[in-house]
Amino acid sequence: MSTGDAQDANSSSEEDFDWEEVDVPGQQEPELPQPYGELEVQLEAPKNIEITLPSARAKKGEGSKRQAGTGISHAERMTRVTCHKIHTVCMLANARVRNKWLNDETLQARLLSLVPMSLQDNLAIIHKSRVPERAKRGRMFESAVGRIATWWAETYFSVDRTGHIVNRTYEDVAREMAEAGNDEELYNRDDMEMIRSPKSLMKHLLMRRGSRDTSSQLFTALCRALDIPTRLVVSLQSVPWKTSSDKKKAPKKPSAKGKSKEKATNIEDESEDDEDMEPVDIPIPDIKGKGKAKATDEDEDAMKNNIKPRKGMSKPHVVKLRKSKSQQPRPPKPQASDPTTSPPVFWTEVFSRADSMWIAIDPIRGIIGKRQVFDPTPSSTSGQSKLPRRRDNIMLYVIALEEDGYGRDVTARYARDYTAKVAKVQGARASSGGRGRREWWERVIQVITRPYRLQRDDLEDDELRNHQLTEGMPTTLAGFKDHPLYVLSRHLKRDEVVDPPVELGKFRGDPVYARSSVVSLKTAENWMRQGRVIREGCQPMKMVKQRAMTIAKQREIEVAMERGHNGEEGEVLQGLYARNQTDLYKPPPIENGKVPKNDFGNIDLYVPSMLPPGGVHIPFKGVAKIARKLGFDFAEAVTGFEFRKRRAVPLIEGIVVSAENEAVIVEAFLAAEGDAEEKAKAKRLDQVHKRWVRLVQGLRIRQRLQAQYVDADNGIGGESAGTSIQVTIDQPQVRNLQRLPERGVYKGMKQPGGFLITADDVVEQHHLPKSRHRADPVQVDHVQETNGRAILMSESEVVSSEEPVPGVQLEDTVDVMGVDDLPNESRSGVPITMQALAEAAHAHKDISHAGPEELSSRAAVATVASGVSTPGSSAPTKKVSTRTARGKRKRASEGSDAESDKPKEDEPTPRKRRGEAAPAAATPPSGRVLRPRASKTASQLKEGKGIELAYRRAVAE
DNA sequence: CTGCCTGACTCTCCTTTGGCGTTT
DNA sequence: AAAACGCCTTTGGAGAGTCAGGCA
Repeated sequence: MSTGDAQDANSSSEEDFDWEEVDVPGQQEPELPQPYGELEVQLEAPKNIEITLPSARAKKGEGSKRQAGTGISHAERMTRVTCHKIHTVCMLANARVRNKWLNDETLQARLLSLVPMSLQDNLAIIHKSRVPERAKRGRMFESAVGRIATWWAETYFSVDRTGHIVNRTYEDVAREMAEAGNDEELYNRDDMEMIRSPKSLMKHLLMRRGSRDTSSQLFTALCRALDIPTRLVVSLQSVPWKTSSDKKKAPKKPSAKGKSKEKATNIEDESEDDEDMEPVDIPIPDIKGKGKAKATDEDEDAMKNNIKPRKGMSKPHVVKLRKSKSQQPRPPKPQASDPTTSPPVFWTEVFSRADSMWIAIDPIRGIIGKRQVFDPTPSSTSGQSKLPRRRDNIMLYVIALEEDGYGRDVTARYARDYTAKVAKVQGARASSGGRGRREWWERVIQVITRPYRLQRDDLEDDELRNHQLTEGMPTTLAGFKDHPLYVLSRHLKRDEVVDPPVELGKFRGDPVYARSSVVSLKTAENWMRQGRVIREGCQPMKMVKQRAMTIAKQREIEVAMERGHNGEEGEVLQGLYARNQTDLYKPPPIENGKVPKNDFGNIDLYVPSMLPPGGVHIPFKGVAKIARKLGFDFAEAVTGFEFRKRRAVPLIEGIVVSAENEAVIVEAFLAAEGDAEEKAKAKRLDQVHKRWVRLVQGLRIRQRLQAQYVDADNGIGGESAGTSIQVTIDQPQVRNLQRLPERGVYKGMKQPGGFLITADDVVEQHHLPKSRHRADPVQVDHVQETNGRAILMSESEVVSSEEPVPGVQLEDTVDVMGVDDLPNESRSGVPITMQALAEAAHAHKDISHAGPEELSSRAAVATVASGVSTPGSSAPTKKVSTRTARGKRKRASEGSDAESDKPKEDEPTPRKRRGEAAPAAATPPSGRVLRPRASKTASQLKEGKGIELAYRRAVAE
């Protein structure tokens, strides 16, 4: 069962494993990944498999890249902890399922029918009316239950030596999983007792035999049948995350190796004495496409000669699973504990109503009321067996499950040295230590905790707490570490001191103090950060070496050190003070509206109590500006620090001002904020509008270009083809656009030359020629080189820009951004200047108003233009453009003149021109600047520049 | 076997007042 | 021209925790 759970655990965290490559000499077989990094599997011959368990040392050597020194890597450790957690939860779930089965009515009825009446009568007579004394009732109850337990343990149920849950080391589980060819093999093991339902339990009940776990579970059900509040208690035997102590012994020593291999066989029973085992053939059933294994004598020789078969050593046909009996006496081998005499994993607690307490019962050994007998940790006093014992029962988590399915952690009741040891292993301190194991365990417990509390829960909590308090002083050094009650001076932290130093005892000569008298200290500066100052005349309780955390501080210390060298000492010390040596800091009051400031010109406000009397804290960003404008005295409030690059940066949160100025400042601030908001909103709208203008212009230009190229190419008028672009804007957007000029935000647009002020301009229909070419993706790359591409880019940029405009849709009939419609020239790589394109576009504009006769002549011009490759030459086209609107044309020519005056390279940077791009045709450069988007890369910027250049030229014409 | 110590690694806590280019 | 803004970027060392291995 535990194995199965472990597998779940591993498969769920498989990605954490480092997969190791495995040498497969002379084999074509696929490699078998070893998820545990523990095993090397060598396939010597198709039918044989050799398993070598690498020693810890060998592994360390080979895996130097993983980590030098430490045995396992961090990743592996995490994996192990995860496995442990998952396994623990699985074991708990298993126990809960069993607990639920114990409530089976039929099962309980059968149990009840088996209990001798005399035993039942003993219980029945305990009642207030008959036995008024509470204490006596308690004694009677205990003895009655005790008799039942004895009857159960000695007379009724006989316990098998196998089938119960045992703790396995991580390595063992890993090994078993690696060896089991499939799940079937893993789950259907002879040494595991399968309980699939309450019926299985009933079967064992009638057979009067089963594993010790079954015995305890049935006894628990029996108590419930007798109407006693009963808990099923389970000590979860989850796989430990630490490397087992076995492993230490594994390396090199033949005996240890033999032992490991024994385990590897997985054939003998856990608890069976296997002294007489002989080397065996293991027919391995096809491990994921692997061959079968057979043992031969060669390997045995290798073993005898103390040679460890290793990777690369050619030893075909070898499976040596264990060392045969050697000449030398083997060291005592860990013995599995006898399940009938050792502490169980499952047991029972019954609630004594008279005493209001839970009584522990071990139904296997027939022990009642002794909580100490369940901890399997060998105590130093008990010298039972000289033989090393296999650690097959580890007490770490003990859960008591009640009839209603809820459970409680009762580890403290049963574990010896709970506070000194177990609690630490469970998860060490909450803060650091156990890597969050404590938090994890608390979460797990939370899940099974009853959502409401009973009185007996409170009583039990008290009891458990008392157990911890009366546990006594730890007996080991480690036990004192982080102990809740005791502390040794060697474990005190840098900033801790014992005050008053009252010795509670001695531990190996060291004085032991009470944890409660440990006080933590702080430097004077740190107390200041808490809003406290050292009381006059107080001496530091401890001097420690000063630590430099910032460069400034480091310099300070260096200077002090130098001075110290000249003087006497080379170390800079600083004093630490206790809280009771400090007073609350009283800041100087505000007088005449004047706020006291520190050396940095601001005010320390780490805690609210540091606010000077007569002052208020206005914690708004930007309020300082307002206060300055209004002429009030104020100080910026430093509420903390931020650390970057070894430098402390103060966190400033608003200002502190005299209370009488608060209202004025806040009012002004809110007003200013409202203003700013308005402005920002207007700006946004402005930008949105500009983007639209840009889009539509782009589309127009594109349309013209298309018409132009189609004309040039085929001599067919663009109008004749039927596709069109239609941009529709729904009402709110139209309203916005219409409102803009009224607000005065868009005044410039009203001037001559500006166009597209209203929605009507935007929704104008454009008819584009139907495309006749299908661009293939490779050809598109050519386009990149041309300015035509640049235009497309600018369009797409407009469309995909960050402000989605609600209600706007491109109703499409053509692929607006597609390259399909690109004319042939651009695709065939003939350089076409933007100027030429623009001219063509203008020509087309006219065409749209002109008759069809004109088309061919325009097309001819365009053809000429398309041959012009230098950016500057625009002369021939001017003649062609015959615009109806005089103003527009005038503006346009002005713009182009202005531009032709100076070389293009000297133009302002694109982003500076971007803002005026839309009305560029109409207005002179305004000097307004928009910043580039932060995320743009250099190449993007360059591209953008090109686009802008092209765009400007196009529009200027 | 247990516990202590050591070494190697990892993790957490503590620290506590700029500089510079751009924009307004 | 000066003031204000905003971006830059996430330190590093001490101490404690964890673990394996060696030793008594």
